[in-house]
Amino acid sequence: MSTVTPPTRNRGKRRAEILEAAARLFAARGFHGVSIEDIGGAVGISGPALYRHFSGKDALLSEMLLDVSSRLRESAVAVATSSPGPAETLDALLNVQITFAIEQPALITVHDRELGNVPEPARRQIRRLQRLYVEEWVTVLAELHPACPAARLRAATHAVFGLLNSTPHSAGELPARDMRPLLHAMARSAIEASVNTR
Amino acid sequence: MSTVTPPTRNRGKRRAEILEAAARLFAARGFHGVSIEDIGGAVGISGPALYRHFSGKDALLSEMLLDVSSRLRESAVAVATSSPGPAETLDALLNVQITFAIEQPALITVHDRELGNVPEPARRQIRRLQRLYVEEWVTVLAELHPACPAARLRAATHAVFGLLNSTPHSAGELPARDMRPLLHAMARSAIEASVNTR
DNA sequence: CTGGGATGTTAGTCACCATTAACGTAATCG
DNA sequence: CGATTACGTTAATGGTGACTAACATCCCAG
Repeated sequence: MSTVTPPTRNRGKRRAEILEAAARLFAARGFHGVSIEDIGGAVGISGPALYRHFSGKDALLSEMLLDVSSRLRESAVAVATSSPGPAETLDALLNVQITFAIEQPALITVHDRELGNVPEPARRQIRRLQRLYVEEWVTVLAELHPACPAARLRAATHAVFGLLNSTPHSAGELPARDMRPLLHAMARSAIEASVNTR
Repeated sequence: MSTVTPPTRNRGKRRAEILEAAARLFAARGFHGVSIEDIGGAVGISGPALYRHFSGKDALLSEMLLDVSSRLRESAVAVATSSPGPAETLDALLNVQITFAIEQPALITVHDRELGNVPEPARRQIRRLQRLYVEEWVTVLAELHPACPAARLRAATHAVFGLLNSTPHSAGELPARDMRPLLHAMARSAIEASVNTR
């Protein structure tokens, strides 16, 4: 009818491939430390061919971060609305973040390092999504611990993100099979402590 | 006799001033996102004047990271040799890292992001110091929990660093007076969980 | 067929940037 | 007093890198 099969599917494939390679490179050397040539080379095309898929280097980064933020936020909302209670929601949120951190270390790394290099139209939107994601956590924590001030819960949430996102640093120390429960236990315990200490 | 007052003191002052400004800029925009002009401008001199104090941009970064790694490592050693027992050592190590994270967020940020941009002579040395610092933690944890495999302790240590170094992200959420005990409690609890979970 | 869109390629172009050169100015020291 | 030293300044210079132009292919639709 309207959209034919090969154009639609191929376009998407290539774009995804580029985004993935770029994420790996950005995580390793930083946005400005990677050239268009580098990214093209990583997917077997060379240099300016990227402009057939993205309007520029900035747009590539914007789309990357926008995509990550949306996916995290959507997962959080899905989990929050489908869980029977706050305790289960927190558990599910932990699993979402842990899965993401273990399976997409490069994206997680870029996500919390490179916001400063995103140009202004997109930056605001990414910030908004990140804020909504944090608030999803804070809301659940507030349900579980109504006496704890929100600012404290927010700080604790950021600390837990730092803990979970440490995976890229300890890559190779432990297999994912062991890393996953370890992170879960540490994060859960850290959260408990954050609301219990007077 | 040998070193005169103004030269020694002034040289040091300017260098320190430059290092601090550069750390702030590197943390915000990444090593390659900051120009020599930017750094000079931030301390009131302009551009190539930097070469009176550092042999180049790379050397500036090298010195910055070398300095941070040494200071952390030295503090850890000092604390480990002067504490009565492993429990007190762990406590003191936590305080060292928390103080650093709260008082020097830019340095901490650069320290764990920009190692990849340090040229080879210095890189090895920085890595060495970082490794020694981690081992200081692992040694203490191993004394407290001899049954726990070292790989697990290492992974837990990295996770705790991630937790403590989250300060730059939650800047402003909470005053340092509250942040400090919060981080301490969360980290301590996370460590407990890391060795208790089977 | 055939014309056009999707996708690449290779040669500019233009800006930016690290680094060096050439050149002042104060203050210190002998 | 000189003269060296510490510190800056403003012009090159040379390289790199993002982006554009001009020019193929391939493949499908009409």
